[in-house]
Order: sequence, then C-alpha cells, then structure tokens
Amino acid sequence: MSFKPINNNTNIRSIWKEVLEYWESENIFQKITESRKNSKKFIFLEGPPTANGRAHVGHALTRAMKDTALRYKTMKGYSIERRDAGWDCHGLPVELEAEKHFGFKTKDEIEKFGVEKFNKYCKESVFRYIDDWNQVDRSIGYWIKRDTAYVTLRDDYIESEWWALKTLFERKDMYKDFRISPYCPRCETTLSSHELAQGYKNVKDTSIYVKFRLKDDDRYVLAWTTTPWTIPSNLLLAVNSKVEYADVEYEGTVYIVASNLVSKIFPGDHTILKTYPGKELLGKDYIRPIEFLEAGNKSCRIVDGNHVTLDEGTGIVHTAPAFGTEDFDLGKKYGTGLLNPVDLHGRFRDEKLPWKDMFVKEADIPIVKYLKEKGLVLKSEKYEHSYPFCYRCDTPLLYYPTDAWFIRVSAYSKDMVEYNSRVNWVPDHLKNGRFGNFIEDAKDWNLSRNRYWGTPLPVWTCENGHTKAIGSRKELLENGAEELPQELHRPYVDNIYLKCGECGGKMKREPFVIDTWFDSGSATYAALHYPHERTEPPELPISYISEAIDQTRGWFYTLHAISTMLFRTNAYENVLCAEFILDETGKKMSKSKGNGVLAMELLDRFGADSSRLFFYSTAVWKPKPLVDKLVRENETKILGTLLNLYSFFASNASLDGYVHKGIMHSDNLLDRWLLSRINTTISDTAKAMDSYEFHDAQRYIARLIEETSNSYLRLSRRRFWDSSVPLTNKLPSYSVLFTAIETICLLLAPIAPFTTEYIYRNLHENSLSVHAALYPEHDPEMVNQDMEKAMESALTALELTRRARQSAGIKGRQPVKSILIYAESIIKEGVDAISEELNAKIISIIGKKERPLSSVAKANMSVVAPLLKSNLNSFLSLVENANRDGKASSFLKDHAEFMGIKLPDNSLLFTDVPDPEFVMESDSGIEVYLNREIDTALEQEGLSREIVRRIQIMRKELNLEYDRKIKVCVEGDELTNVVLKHFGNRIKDETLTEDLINPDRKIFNAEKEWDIDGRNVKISILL
RNA sequence: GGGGCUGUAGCUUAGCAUGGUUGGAGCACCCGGCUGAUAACCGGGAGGUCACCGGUCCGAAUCCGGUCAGCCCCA
Repeated sequence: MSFKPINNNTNIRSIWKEVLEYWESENIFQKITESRKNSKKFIFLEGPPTANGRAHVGHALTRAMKDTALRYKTMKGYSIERRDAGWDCHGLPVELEAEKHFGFKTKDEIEKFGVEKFNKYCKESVFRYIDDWNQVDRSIGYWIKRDTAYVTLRDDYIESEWWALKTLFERKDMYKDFRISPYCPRCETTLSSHELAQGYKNVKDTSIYVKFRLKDDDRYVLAWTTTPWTIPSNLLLAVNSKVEYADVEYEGTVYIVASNLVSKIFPGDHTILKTYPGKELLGKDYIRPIEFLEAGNKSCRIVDGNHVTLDEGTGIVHTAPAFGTEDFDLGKKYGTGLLNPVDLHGRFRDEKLPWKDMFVKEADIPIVKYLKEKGLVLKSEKYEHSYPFCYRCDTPLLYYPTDAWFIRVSAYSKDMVEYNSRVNWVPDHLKNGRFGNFIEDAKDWNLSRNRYWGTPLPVWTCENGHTKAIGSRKELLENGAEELPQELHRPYVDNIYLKCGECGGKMKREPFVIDTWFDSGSATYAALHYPHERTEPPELPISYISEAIDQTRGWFYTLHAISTMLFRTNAYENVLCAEFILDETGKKMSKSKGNGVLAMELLDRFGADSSRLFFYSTAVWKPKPLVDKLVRENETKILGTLLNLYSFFASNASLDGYVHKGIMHSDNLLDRWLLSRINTTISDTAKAMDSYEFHDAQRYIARLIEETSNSYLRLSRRRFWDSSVPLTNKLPSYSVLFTAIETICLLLAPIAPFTTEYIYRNLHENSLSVHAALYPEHDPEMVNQDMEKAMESALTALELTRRARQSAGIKGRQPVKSILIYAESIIKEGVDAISEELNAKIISIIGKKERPLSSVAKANMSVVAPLLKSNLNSFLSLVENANRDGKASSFLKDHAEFMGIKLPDNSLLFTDVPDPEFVMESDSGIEVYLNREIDTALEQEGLSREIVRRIQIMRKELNLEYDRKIKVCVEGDELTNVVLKHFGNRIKDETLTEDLINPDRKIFNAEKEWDIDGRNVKISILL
C-alpha cells in the first residue's frame, strides 16, 4: 500500500479547492445527510440574512460557527434537522435601496409611481447579492441546504404569520392604540424599540431654560428643555411632589426650581427666599410662553409627575402631550388633550404658527429667538446628549402621536424570563445580563409600519369600527373576498374587501405592513408553513442557533418573544453569540469608514480553513482584529504542521509498505505516551466542543499536533528510518503515528473541514469523508497521567541539557562523558526515549544525595569583619582553602576559634555549587548535570560525527537517492586521520559509503573543503 | 444616569469559578544550534508596576471594594 505523497504543488489552498470539488462532484453533503436520516435529532435554525448587500467577514464568522457546530453534531451521530438556508426579504432596508434606485424622497413619490411597481423592484432586489452569499457559503464550507431555503416573502410564509397574528389578535394580545411612538418623518413610519436602539447618536442641541409665569403671582416657574419646538404644544408643567422646591431671587425676578439644583442653575448672586415641598405647587395655573395654539381649560396647570428627577434641568418638566411618552400619559391623566401642529413630514402645518412649513428641528432656533424677545428665556446653551436617528436614513426621529398596532409583549415578560432560564447562552453573561435585562422589562411591540414592502397586517375594519383578523387565504374567501389576491403583498391585498360579520358593512384592510423582525422571528413555524401545510406544531426548542451579538435585541429576541406567546416555550436551547471582527487597528468595521473587509476577500487570500482557525483563535464572543499575520500563524502552526506530519508518515510508510490494521501494542514508551496524549486530548476536545468553546478545542488539538511533531516524531524518526530494524518491529509505531494523524483529523474536522478531509481520505483510501466518520471516543485505558507527567519531565530534562550544552559551549553533535539527571517524577524509560538526543556516554538518574554538589562556604562579612578586623584576610584564605579541599562543611567544627576569637555559628554562609567538571541547569524541580570535560576519545567521536554530517550535506547537494551508495575521500590533519581509523566504519555505515578511498584519483563527482571548528577538512565524493 | 464585557510582554493571548514554587505560550527582534519532515524545527536572550488605588489573607494576576480607560447595550 502506498500513501499519497505531499509534493511541492500541494498546499492549503490547493487542498481547499480540491476538496470543494470532491464534495460537490460526489454530493458528499447529501450522502452524509441521507445516511443519518434515522439517527437522533439535533435541530438547527438558520437566522435569515437579508441578501441585499455583500457578505462581509463578520458574516463569514457566524456562518463558520454554525457549520462547525453542525459538523460536530453530525460526527457525534446526530441527524441535523432543518438545516435549510433562509432569506429575510422584507422591510425598510430593502425599500430604502429601492428609493435610492428610483431617486424617491417621499412616500408620495412612491404612491405616484405605483406601489405595485415599487414592490416588484423590492422583490427583485432582495436577491441581488444572493450569488455572492452562496459563493461565500460554498467557499467557507458552510453545509446548508440551499434549494430548500425558506424565504420570508413567500405567500406560504406570510400565511403562517397571518395565523400567528390572528391568534394574538383574538387573544387581545394585538391591539391598535393611539400613542406616542418613535417616528421617522422621512420614511413616514413608526419604528419599534429594537429598531430605535440601533440609531442613537450623540449630538449637540440647543437647550433652554424657559420662564413660565404663574397666573396668580409674579413668580416664574423655570423649566428646561432640549426640544424648543415642542413649547407651542405645552399644556402642563410637571413637578415631583416629593421633592423640595425653592423660591429664588435672581436679578430682580423670583424663580421656582428644585432646591438641589439652585446653585447649578444660578451660578452667580442669588437669594433663596424660601423652600417648600413640591406638592404645594400642585394645581397652580400658569401662563404659557407661546400661546398661538388654543389650550383647553384643563391645561396650564402644575401637576405631579413621578418621572421628574433632579438629574438635569430644573426639577420642573415642560410637558407637551403630543411629543413625549410620559407627556402623553400625563395629558391623558389630566384630560388636556393634545396640541399637535406637526404633520407627518415633521413640519409645522398650523396656520396660526409663525413657523409654518418649517421642519420642527429647524424651528428650534427661531422659537428660541421669539422667546428671548419676549424675555422668557433665562439662558440657553448647547447641550450634548444622545438622540435617536432613523437607523436607515439618518433622519432625526420625532416622538409623535399616531395610530399603531402593538403586540402585548409586556404581559409575557415573566414567561419570557422563565423560558429564558432554560436556555444555554454562550457566553453565559448574556443570559441574565444584556438579554435578561431586556426581556425583564419588555415593552409592547410596535408592530405596524406605514410602508409598502412587508408582510401585510391581516386586519380588516368596517365603517362601524368592527375589526377582524384573517388567518389564512381560505379565510379571505370565507369572509367575503371575491377572489384571492395575486399575492399576499400590497397593493394586491389592499384591494380585497371583506364583509363585516357583525354589521354586514364593507371591511377595508388596515393599511399597514408589519415589522420585518416579526418575519424572521417567525421562522420556527412559518418556515414550515404551520399550521396550514404542516399541522403539527414545530419541534421546539430548536437545539442550536448562532448569530452575532447585535441579534440580542434582534432575532434572538423576536424568536424568543414569539415562541413564548404562541408556543409557550423557549425557541432555542443553545445560543452561541459572536462578537464583531475589527479592522487591523482594532476599530470597528463600518461602511462609512470604508474599512470593512468582504468575506470573499478573506477567503480568496487565506482559504477557508485558515480563516476558520483564525475565527476560533480566541473565543468567538471576544472582538478580534483581523491581522494578516495572525491568520497566517494559525495556518503554519496547525495546518502546516499537520500536513508535514502526514507527509513524513506517507513517505516512510509507503517505503515500508505499511498497511494500517488498527492500533498495535507497543512497549515503546514514546508510543504509549502519544496514545495517552491522544486520548487525553479527545476527552478535553469533546468537552470543549460540547460546550461550544471551539477556541478551547482548537487549542487542545494544536497542542497535540505540536507534541506529535516536535516531541514524538523528533525523538522517533530514527526508528522509522532505520532500515536495519525489521518492519515487524516498526509496525506498532506506524500504527500509533497513523492513529495520531487520523485522530487529529477527526477532532479538527468540524473546525478545519478541508485539510482534515484531504489527509483523512489519504489515510483511508476508500472512505467517503472524514465528516461521515464518528467523532473519536476517548479510551480511559490508554490514558496514564503518571506517564504523561514523567514524559514531560524527560522532555524538560532534554531542554535543560541543550541549555547546559549552550552555556558550556558544547555542540549537540559532540558526545559528552556523562549527564546526570535529578528529578522527582522521572522514569528510566522516559530518559531512554531521549537518550539519543542527550548524546552522552553515561546517562543516569540520580538521587538527591548523589548530586555532584559541594557546599561552598562564604564568609558572612557583616558578622565576621567587625570581629576579625585586620585578621580578616588570612581568615578568608583559610575559608578558600577549605572550599578547595572540600572541607567547607566542617570548617566551623574544625575552627571553633580563629586567632583566639570565637566564631559565631553564622560566620559562614553556605551555597551548593556543582562540582567544577559539571554544568548544571534546572527548571521546575528538575536538575541536569552535564560533564563538560571532553577527552581525546570524545573529541575524535565528535569530529567523526561532524564529518558524517558534512558528507550528508554533500549527498543532498548531489540529490542522491536515499539508498545510493558512494565512495568518499577525506583529507585533513592528524586528528582527522585518527578519526578515520577509529570511526571509519561508523562513518561508512551512516553515509552509505562503500569505501573510504585515497585522494590519488583526480576526478570526483563533488569536492569540498570544510572548516570544522578551525580544522581544515577536504571531503570528496565519487559515485 | 443604569447595565454588560474587557484591561496580563511591542502584537495576539493562557492562567482568574476552587488564592500557594520563579505569571505560561505564540508572533516579531537579537544570539546560538539542529536538520535524510526543511519556505519547517530547537535552545537562549531581551521584553511584565498582571490598568490604578485600597482591603481580606501568612500569601492576591486570581477574592472583595473603589477609581480610570476602551468597547457594547439601554434610558
């Protein structure tokens, strides 16, 4: 049998391409899926991307994460269910692209153009980049079924959502309400809280302290606001009845503000006239600073608001019920009604206002000016705060009163918390941290959008105000639709009129589409077309999902909320969350900065496996900068070494005709040690994979690769090369090396699926795929912790020897007389394994007392000097003599007195010093003593090995076959001749030299003069 | 203002839940070595106030409190 060699044209990238082709031409993914059909289930759900932009490196990361988990579970014997791709198709992002394309700025333009044509464009544009996404998925090795992808724009999918919405509607968990919502005046639609969350920015606005005069006396209540444009709509002032307020005289006027804030507001001279609790202010009437709009008689009062705090402002809050959530609630409570002079484009439309037709944010300055002219502004200043902007078009949002449909998520927050307790979050701090906090005070979900491209809200209303939710296409016909719409989108559904079941009136659809996040959050059931096509509820929870951190408030949330409300369970069991990939300077990648890297760029440059290894080089939930050399590092360390291991194995095993028939028993320590390490690694790796800690798994595997290469193989290779050892004696070692490479491939397959596939299939000629194999099970019988420890000590001893050689200036090739090793946990076998590299005539493990140490005494100067004074020098030479004679330890006994002076016990300090012929190095309790004396015999042997080495170099330069015999001529000094005499046979053996010949021949195939440690040696080779 | 994460060598990081020999690696740098795996490999050197301050303890990178900085999320 021969193993496929690694030649010069084989590299990580060529392997990648080759494996890709193999998978595709042989339908490997399908075959494996098919073979697992009846296995235990592991359920997956793809979080659907919107394919209207190219995939970037962050997407590559999450796709790799999904794939790694699924490949692992497949190797663990599971059948992966629902491994279908999915695409998110609706929503504002898509519409925005279309608007840009057509150059539209307002909804009017879209209406004029025609909703049908507009939506047609949206529909087509969704998949504009699907080829790019598919190419990324294919290239990175993301095994997912693309032809059965769920697509949220399909009627079937929408119909399932209709069922859900109808269910919620009938349960009164979906309702219409007139309230304040974040509103984008450019997109002319409200936004949900999770959309809102994406658009906060720090901005500087004009803030003013406005004077509100009391009706009954001439004090001024001072209120502070960052939105001057809302002042014309002021109807109330709110104070906190539990807080203390003060009358403050400042520049001849009396102001009312919260006591605690007085000095902040009036930094200069001011007088506090009196203080009193806030409740004394309640009910007082005031005069509005801007009175263009008419206020009802219930307004212009001071009321209690417990939202009023002393964090900023004056402790008195200007309240315009039309433009703030809390303001609205107060207005409702006190029956003031609303003053809303602003139209849907965010412009003042009321004739009575001098600022008519201005965009409200631009009216701030003129309004401040107007107030100043009336003397009603104490002061104005720029104020930096964070303010929400539309996350798609960057328009400042308004809080605006409008009709909208809501889902009563708040009523389910307890359930959501409970179901969340069953979810395994990775990393786990999200569970009770960011995600847990969010669901704990979940707000009702603003579901409706006044837009075009989305799932239409399936609610119809008649003139008498009766409403009905429709749960399927069939129900449309049952409720009076003459025919089914062409598709379940606007404008077709808008033309469907139903007959009211209560009054018989004509019912018209509520003109909204729904938040696109409801689409993706419905994937659990809508992708199955439940309950229309499939009548059984979806199997929940999904075993595993994985996305980036931004989905905490996005998909992770909507999945969880919808599943909680409809199926009374958590949607998913395990959720793995990725952080972002940063640019090489550690900055966040963003479109505006132009520092983003496309997924395909990364893959083109490094290939799939290296990219994936890079992703797992540290925990996926830690942000990591994309630095070229970091990607390369993983490639050379892990893949390069692994390929190298295989290459070594393949060439030698092929030469020896090795056929693998399972692990064979071996007495060799290195073999047994490697088997132990393999099994320890299997156990560690599987544990890490089970808990979705891919980076830990990768580290364990990398360590095993390193050990196999640098410890096992380095120390074993002579055994594999030695042609004098009969094959039967090598077989166990081959079987162990084979097992090591095979196991590494299996362990690493979910992480680096290409290279492992290539090597594994070279090891197993007839196997389908490494991904069809089962993940290795660890065999505790093979593990021997003590031996692992002993071997570790031996390897440390080897390191120490090299260090000792270096400090003694003795090359590794020069044999030494002896090496003594002292260590607690070391075994003879371990030392035997490294003995060749130690290169010493005598190697022994010694006990504590056998260490070649002498106690050396040193005068303790601070004690001795004051006592001996001028006799000190003769004392010192006496100590020195004692050291030389090895009598230091008994010195004090021998010299109780010196020159008549009694020596105290602490006159000498003792240290252990190696005997002069030894060099000592130590580390973690292991000590190595290397005898540095090189006698003539050793020197000769050393030189013989130098000569061997030079001949080998020349063989290589001549490109000789391994077994090509040669004749050699060596000329040099006297010592060289002695060496040839004593070590000639060994030189011949090691270099496949038939004859050491005389220099009388004139023509050689190669001649070279060498300088070997200052010695001139001429070597010539004759073929 | 609230919450979360992070801070260890020039860079990437391990160690921290269960405190305990001299805080490990890798990359890069310098020096040396090895080499029938060879665009690899090995050893050594240099490089750390373990962000800072305080506390607990015989002993703190590790536990506790606080501060600072960076990132993220919320209001």
